Amino acid sequence: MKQRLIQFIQGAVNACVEKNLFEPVELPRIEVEVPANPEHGDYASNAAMMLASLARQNPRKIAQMILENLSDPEGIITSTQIAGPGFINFFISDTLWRQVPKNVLDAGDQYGCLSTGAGKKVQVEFVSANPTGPLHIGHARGAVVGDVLANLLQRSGYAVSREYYINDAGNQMNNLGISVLHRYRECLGEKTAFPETGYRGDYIRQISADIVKKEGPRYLTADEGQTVSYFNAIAGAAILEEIKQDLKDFGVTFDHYFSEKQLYESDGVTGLLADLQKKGFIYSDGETLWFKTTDFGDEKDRVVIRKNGEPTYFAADIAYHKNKFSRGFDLLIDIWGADHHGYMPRLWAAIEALGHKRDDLKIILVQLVNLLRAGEPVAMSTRSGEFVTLREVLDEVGRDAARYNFLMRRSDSHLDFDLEVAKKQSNENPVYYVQYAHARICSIIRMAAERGIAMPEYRDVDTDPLSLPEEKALMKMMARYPEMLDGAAQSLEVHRITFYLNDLAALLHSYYNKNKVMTDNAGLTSARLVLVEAVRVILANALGILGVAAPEKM
RNA sequence: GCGCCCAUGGCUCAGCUGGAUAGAGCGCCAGACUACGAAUCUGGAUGUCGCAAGUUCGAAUCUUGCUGGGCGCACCA
Repeated sequence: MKQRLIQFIQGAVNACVEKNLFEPVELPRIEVEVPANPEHGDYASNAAMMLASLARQNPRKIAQMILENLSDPEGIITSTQIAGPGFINFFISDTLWRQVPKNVLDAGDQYGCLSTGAGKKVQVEFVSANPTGPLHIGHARGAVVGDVLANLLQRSGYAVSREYYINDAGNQMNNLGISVLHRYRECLGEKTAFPETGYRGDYIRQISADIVKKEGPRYLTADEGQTVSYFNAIAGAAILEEIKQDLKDFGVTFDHYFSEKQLYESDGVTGLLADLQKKGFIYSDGETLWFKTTDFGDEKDRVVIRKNGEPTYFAADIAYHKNKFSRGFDLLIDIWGADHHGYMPRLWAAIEALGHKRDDLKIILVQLVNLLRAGEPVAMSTRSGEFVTLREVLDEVGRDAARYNFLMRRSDSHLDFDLEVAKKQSNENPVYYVQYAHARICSIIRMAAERGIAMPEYRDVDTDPLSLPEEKALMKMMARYPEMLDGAAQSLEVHRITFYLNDLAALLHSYYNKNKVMTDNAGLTSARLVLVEAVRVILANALGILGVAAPEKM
């Protein structure tokens, strides 16, 4: 709808230019939006005001000219007005709104699927926690945001691939191996001084005990270096399996798991560095290799090969992103914890050095989660082993409530997650508000069937009886659904879906409380059944994108 | 010290990429089930959009400077 109006306006402006009513100007981006105040029409545009300064004419006069040259062949506009400084307000024919429920049902679960993505290949990389311990609540937010964003982009016509980068190389993994070795020795009765930087969670003991059971005490005397790397491989694999299972139960799955270790083994790192050195992006100070990230706006150059000869995480990350591009993705999206924001200029520098545009990589920062229980903060620390795991949250509050709670705010704003509130099945918990709207509609349809009123074939139903303001409000809201999805996809802001759902559910609940769907009038009843069924389809559709269930009963 | 992010009713947050009278939820007050599900609805009170300038037809939104909070500033990941 919005698009059609934009086209109308563009046509009118072109017509004006042809008639030399005003200077041929570069057409600014025309905005059409839904005014807050319904008296200002169903849609309003600021086109005249945008043109005013360029064409050096009075905006109201321009608005007048636009309207005079506006062609509306199908007659969807019932009236227009010029208001305020030069807004053009459009009133759309009610018969058009009354087609909306049918349009929704025509498209079914495809309603709102767009083609903006035009098949472009997008990769979303998220979670990517190193396998040194189970996922905790902090990872959960990034997991949901990434998953939902991937769903959304898929809906918008992108070819989406979800990837988990396994940081299975480097110090942290070494640390893991050492931690396992200590617990292994303890398990066999030796006294050890557990290292400061070790991982203290109980899961380490479990892994060590398993090794003892399977392989006995032979590693007490084996070469320590080899044992540590063997242990961290075993532990890493075991923990990764657990992570995958937790994510699966959380409704998050990946198309690819990409191993950092394999990046090294396939020589993806050193070869690339040599290449970049030839191009002059990398220099040596005799002991270490530096990447000239300052050439691309970073505040200082960054080390890629350490004094001890080992590549840094950054070096591997350059290779990783090069690898991503080489797989043919048109757009990369990385989802990071907000505490990594300082890393962005470095990676962008690398992207540009690799010959890509900075915009080819979008980085979404997800703020850390403040975990609370009944208002009291819960301490979190991976190393000490004191943390609330994703598994525990799933068991305690459930998947739907957990996911929905993470989607209620912009991802770059702080989020308080209160376990007590999230598990309450009450009005403090917005997920039920939306699910209830869905269940309620299902209940109406069930009840109708019991009374012998089958869900009518919507194509045969006359929706003209839908004349109440609340009905129009519902239909207008439904017409906005594709526009909302498009905005969310373009801005990569998944929380918009949650807010939309809340608004739609509110209209439905309000309508329900005021009006009966089933009336004495068969025609009206049919029309209303079609209306609420269309609402149900959108609720289910949007909840599907969020990965939250749309229950028929609660 | 430098950099990034945030600041909107008592609380938690939206605000559609600069639009018309700034909105929800929670909490508070008063109401609605002989009705398709009260996990719902209806009505009411609450604002110097942190402060101060600037940009223009128009600013919560963009610029700059302050104030206050979070996070970064590794040859960790």
